[in-house]
Amino acid sequence: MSFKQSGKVDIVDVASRAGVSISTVSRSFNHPNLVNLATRKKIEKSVKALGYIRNRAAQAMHGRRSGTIGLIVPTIDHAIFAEVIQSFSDAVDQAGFTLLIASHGFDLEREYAVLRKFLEHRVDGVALIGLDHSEPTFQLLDQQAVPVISIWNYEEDSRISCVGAANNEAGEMAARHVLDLGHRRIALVFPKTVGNDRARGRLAGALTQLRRQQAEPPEAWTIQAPYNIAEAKEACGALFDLPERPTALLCGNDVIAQGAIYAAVQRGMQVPEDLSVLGIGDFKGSKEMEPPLTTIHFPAEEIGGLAGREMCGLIAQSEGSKTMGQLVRRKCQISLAERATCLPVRRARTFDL
Amino acid sequence: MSFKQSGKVDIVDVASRAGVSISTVSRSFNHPNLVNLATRKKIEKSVKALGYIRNRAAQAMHGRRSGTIGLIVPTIDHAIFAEVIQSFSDAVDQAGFTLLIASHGFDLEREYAVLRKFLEHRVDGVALIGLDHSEPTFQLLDQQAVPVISIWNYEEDSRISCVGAANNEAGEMAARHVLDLGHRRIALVFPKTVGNDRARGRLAGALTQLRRQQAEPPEAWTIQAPYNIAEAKEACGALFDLPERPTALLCGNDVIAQGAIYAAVQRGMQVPEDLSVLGIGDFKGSKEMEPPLTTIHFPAEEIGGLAGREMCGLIAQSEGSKTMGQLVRRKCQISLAERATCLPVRRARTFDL
DNA sequence: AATAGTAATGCAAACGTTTTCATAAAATTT
DNA sequence: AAATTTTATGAAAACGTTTGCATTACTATT
Repeated sequence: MSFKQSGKVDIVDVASRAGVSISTVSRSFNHPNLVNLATRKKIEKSVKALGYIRNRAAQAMHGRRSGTIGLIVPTIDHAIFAEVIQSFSDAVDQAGFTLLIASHGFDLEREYAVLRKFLEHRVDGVALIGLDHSEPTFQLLDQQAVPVISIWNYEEDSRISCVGAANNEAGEMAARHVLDLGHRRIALVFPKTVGNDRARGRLAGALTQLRRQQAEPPEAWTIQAPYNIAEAKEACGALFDLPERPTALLCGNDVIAQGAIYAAVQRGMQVPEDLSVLGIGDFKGSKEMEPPLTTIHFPAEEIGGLAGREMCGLIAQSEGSKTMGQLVRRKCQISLAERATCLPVRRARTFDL
Repeated sequence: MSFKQSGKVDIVDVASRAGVSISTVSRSFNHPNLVNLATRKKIEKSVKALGYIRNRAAQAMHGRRSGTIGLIVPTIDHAIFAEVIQSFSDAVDQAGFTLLIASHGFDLEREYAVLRKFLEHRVDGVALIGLDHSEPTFQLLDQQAVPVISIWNYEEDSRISCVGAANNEAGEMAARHVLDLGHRRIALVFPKTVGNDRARGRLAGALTQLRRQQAEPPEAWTIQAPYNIAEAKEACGALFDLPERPTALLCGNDVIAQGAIYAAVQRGMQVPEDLSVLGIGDFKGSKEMEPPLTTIHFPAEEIGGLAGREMCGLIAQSEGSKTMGQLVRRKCQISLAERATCLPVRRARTFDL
């Protein structure tokens, strides 16, 4: 019956088949109430028959929004980012936006390049992970006056809008917990902090709290481990082989904590009896570990969802006034997830010191 | 110095500032060799000063490709999809494409809706996960004649191009391995198979192999578990509490295997001494588990990367001829990752039977 | 020196929409 | 029945590009 001409159906075809002008067709999509019901039906039928699909690129040319939001992440393949991406995606999806995603592999220059590409596509807004970005990136954002939001970290004096948690508080909270349990011999295993504001904040927070209570660990007990179970296991193993063992271990994230526990088990240590281990992040699976990991819970889903909604808000707002609105900053609460890898320090050990 | 008029810089502004026509500006981007070096420099300077960014929406209107590829996944927040998405993203990125991503939460109607949305954006190609899709989805794809590829599953008679592994082979391979180790008392724990072609294929393959060797498990030993460590742990726990215990457990995926091991440990069983456990998938972290999980390795990264490259190829090919090219089908090899959760069956047990 | 190329540029049409304005027809008010 | 308002539609300009064709100014060939 219908033409089935491959793909190239446009509004003109629809109009002529329906016997109306293209204005009427366009209107029936954008302001249906302005067109007669009967006409609308005719048009609809024509659309169906022809398999017409609107061309957003053409719409976007009319100052209309492109209906897309760009999300730039360091990597997609990472439990925590995947969760945040998912909830962000759901939130903007619900508002009718389409998500453009790109990853830069922790390379700030690639981040800039991706941002440019997104801007070429005239995204209505941009979301970035974290607050560490290159100067050109900030300038480009500024110059193009595109609504932008940073996800994951909260900072009260952030240069751009942000939705996230305060990493230093996470570090403090972690330290306070083991201190409260009576531990004094506390070791720290964190990822490299250069170019990683998350790790940096957490470590700083932990250290601050530890110092405050005169429990700063000796240098040998402050070690680095990458984001990787196997390597973390190895690094922690080396720590445990030192003549003096800590009674508690503060880990920069749950992956490291997992590695630490494996290393401990390997050496016949009992967790938490011989060693308390505390993670940060509460990754998927941490709750199901054996023993379930005590950690600082980051509400990834809440952060992603909230960020998505704030992003849409920012866009709606920029709609009206051409001037950039106020920055928005939202702090999401972290919390201690007390599970099974921390125990009060044993008396004997304490007196050992 | 420069105008800094927020955002609205177009090719006309660039041209007038550089003192040339817009054609020349456009050409200097698209066919730089056709424009004089000096002119090009002038234009470049003007672009910089004005902060001009090309508008792809406008380009796309000229029959030019939009430069975007749409990827539709059930969910992003899932170890295995995240990995595949990442490598697919990297591959198409390298070819200069921008990725549109959306998830449908395993709802085939939403998948259709997302596909429509992507088509409105005039994506140059579409990638889907798996081969189970609704009829309207297939028809739309067909009618719009957009290059399409399915990721993850391989089937020799697939309706659309596909790059992936054969799930039934994975099931067969898993079954063969425990059979080779001498096990006869084998239990199966798989996810629900309705609307999940992956699980269906795996289970079918395993069952086929088991039957072939007269080792089909009794009904009580064929149980269902969702994709979730905690619930899998519970389901397997119930299995272990049965009067008769199997000597080997075939799990539909690594997450279930993980849960199974926890359930076993909880009951004082030793893995692999008392129970061999085999996963499927080789998720990130499976290698680092304690004990490291024996599983069927799916080359997620290879699949994603290959799919990305094939996608680009399909697009390039559709460029020339308006007729749909041949389907491409690529099978990626799975392999047995022998680690520490399987052991040959103990003599005593075998004679027990 | 005339001719034919070649290189560099501009003009204007085209792409597929939305929207402003104008107009015609119908419904409502006087 | 005339005047006014409302409803429904169409014509055409606009959006920001690319590109075919035309034009001009050189450069190389006879």
